Amino acid sequence: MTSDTSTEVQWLTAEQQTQWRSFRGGAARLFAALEHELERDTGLSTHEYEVLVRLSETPDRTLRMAQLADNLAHSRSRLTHTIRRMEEQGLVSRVPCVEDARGVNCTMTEKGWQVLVAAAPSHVQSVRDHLVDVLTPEQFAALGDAMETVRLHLTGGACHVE
Amino acid sequence: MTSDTSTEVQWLTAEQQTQWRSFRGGAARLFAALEHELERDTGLSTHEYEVLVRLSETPDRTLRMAQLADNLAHSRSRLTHTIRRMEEQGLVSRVPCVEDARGVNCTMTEKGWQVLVAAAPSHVQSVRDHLVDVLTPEQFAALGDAMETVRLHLTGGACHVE
DNA sequence: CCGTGGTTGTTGAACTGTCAACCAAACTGT
DNA sequence: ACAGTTTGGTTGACAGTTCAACAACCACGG
Repeated sequence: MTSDTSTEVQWLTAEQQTQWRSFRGGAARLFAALEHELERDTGLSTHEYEVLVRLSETPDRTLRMAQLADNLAHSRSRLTHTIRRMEEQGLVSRVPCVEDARGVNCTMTEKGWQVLVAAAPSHVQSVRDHLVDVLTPEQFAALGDAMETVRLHLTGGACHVE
Repeated sequence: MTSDTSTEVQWLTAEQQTQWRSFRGGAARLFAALEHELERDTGLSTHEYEVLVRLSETPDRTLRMAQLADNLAHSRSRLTHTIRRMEEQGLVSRVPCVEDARGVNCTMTEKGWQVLVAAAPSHVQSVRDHLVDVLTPEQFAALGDAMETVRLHLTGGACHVE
């Protein structure tokens, strides 16, 4: 779309549009490449990988479903489906929560841990190859800062990432 | 594979990890928000919107399926499905290509044009609200530059247009 | 010509994510 | 104590994506 001075819409400048497209296109291709390489090398999707990462960072490798969903910015139902599939693969297990009988605790199994440990080096290398090592440290830091600002703004600053 | 001084994995520093997570999390939430708002306000998915944008930028509002797929970084089959659905909605039409009997030209209909014109202001505003106006011009420019570098690296510098 | 190989685009099955409906348990106020 | 509301999580139907197989066509070298 080209800018149109006859409307009240505040269009993007040509420069902003180029930058926006670079961002969208670059991010889409980057995430697609990472997804593809992780799947190829380890059989995990990035979503499954992220689930394992989050669980691995808690003392008892356990999280409530809702916390996991919030952390990953996934819908509850999406997480339910994902966890069910991962449970079938033996990567995680679900146990009812004692303190809150509505709740469900999701725990990483030993197999899940081993799968994560085996997958991590390859994935980290992918992130390096396609993102971190392609940019200067300053560029990469700017990327992180900017997107953190975006995230805080989107979540009303109320999101704690743990 | 990069040449490494040892067989050990080169992990990300704590700082890099934070930045990477901010980037991934922020981008995921941003794209999800834009998708949701576009769908809510116009009934279009971002993929359909992008198809219409690309078509609108050619002189005759027409592109070959393969060019469209490359432009959007979508698989051929994905594009075929998307275009079939859009054709059912009357947004685009497909006609066999004269120069190359294998090919198919995808053209925007008048309805498609009107839908795009009606959708664009709302979408641009969303992009402003959640991204452009949240950052300084320098931050936003840095984002675009960095992701353009990433994109060029991923596509071997062989990707044109945009 | 013919055959081989590469390109273009489509198809259908399997998989993944979305959405709305739903149940059960926990809180809330009277 | 108890109806009404909120929260945690699941389910099933539906929509969109992926993947492999396929058909049709071009291009090029015998």
